[in-house]
Amino acid sequence: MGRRSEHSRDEIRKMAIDAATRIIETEGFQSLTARKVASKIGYTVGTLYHVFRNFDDLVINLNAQTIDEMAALIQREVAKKRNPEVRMRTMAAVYVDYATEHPDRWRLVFEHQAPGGLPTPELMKVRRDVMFEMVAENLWELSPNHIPQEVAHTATVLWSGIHGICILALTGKLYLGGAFSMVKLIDTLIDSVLDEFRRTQLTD
Amino acid sequence: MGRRSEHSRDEIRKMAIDAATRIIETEGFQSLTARKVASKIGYTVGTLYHVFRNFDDLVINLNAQTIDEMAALIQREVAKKRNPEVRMRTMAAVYVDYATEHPDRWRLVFEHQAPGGLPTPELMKVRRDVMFEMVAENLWELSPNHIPQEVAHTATVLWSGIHGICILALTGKLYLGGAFSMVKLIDTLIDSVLDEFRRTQLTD
DNA sequence: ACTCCTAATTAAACATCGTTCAATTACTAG
DNA sequence: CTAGTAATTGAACGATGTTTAATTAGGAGT
Repeated sequence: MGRRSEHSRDEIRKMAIDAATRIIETEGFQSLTARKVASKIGYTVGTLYHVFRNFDDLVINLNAQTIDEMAALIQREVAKKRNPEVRMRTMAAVYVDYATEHPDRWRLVFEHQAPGGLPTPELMKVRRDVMFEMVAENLWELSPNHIPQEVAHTATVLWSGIHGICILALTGKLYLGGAFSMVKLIDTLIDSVLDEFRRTQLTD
Repeated sequence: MGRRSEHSRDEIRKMAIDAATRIIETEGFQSLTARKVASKIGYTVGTLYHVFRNFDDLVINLNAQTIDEMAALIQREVAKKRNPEVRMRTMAAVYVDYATEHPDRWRLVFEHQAPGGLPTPELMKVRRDVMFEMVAENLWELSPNHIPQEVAHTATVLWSGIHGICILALTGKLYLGGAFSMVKLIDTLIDSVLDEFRRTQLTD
């Protein structure tokens, strides 16, 4: 066959990303396959490679969409709150909820790496920094006395810690000595880091 | 050929695991292959499958060896210290060092999962819990007034947080707004969690 | 309306992957 | 010395990502 022109390049890209998303949600990201994606949108592998450079190119754009989706959810809930501390706790809560409801898609964001040590596309860098910047803004509002570097530092500690708890919990690698709820663990982390942040002022 | 009997089953297993380790350290875990492992030890794929049930079986035993190696390093350094807080900071430091020096092997421990939702072998569970228990023991010594559940809870928060910082830093997914050192980030995390731990006593 | 030219789409091929299995071989017990 | 057992191999299978030559449909020019 030749040019059907039923769908534009961008339409096919979007269809493929959506189909891939559905596959991951249904069967896990281990069984995401180029041919499977292609057949789900009524095309052949060749067409996929006509629209994406790589299979990794597909995954990267899929991950970008995942982050956008989660960031939108977070911002929608955060907009309802006034208090910066409440905002940060809301961010963490939505983050945990999203990771719990879409574990495979969420893991793929963090576990995928372009092969051959290719540089991470700007596409991804920007989206990752969004999360950290949201935390930093609220930390800033919580205590304007701190120097910017220290705010960024604390934001990194806080968000990385939340991420660590999430990933260990979702992959079943958490310590099982006591049955812990993710929410309680993250509450303790936030309490600890925020208290320390309030106590520490203008150090080095 | 038939039975050469130059090496026993267990010898071949050990040779394969060591060869796989070298491949990961050299070329990354993305390019770890059954045939490559086999040829490095002078055998064929068939022999590998005669000694391991799966390729995942090989990876699982490889991961177990990685954890053992790191745990031994940690315990060696921790044994030199007396103060429980110093001990925990030492644990974190060795953990970070190890993860930094063997990034691919360390990532494989956390990113690998047996396919088909097979239950995690006891082999792995035990080894994962070792880390949490070491932290818990020192927390306990630091403040014997806490109830065991709270000690375990805090240990989980602390160790998961350290893990989160490690994994984001090593995969290059950390916030780049400021050039942070892993050591400083983890210091802040430990300060925060330990202070909160000392302040909180016998709650719920 | 007819013809070209371009671009989309396909099917087939390739190398490599994990995995299996019959055949072959070397060792050991009797 | 023979028979049996177990280790080792090589070839095969299906599935993977990727490439490419061949087809085919659509739009532009006359």
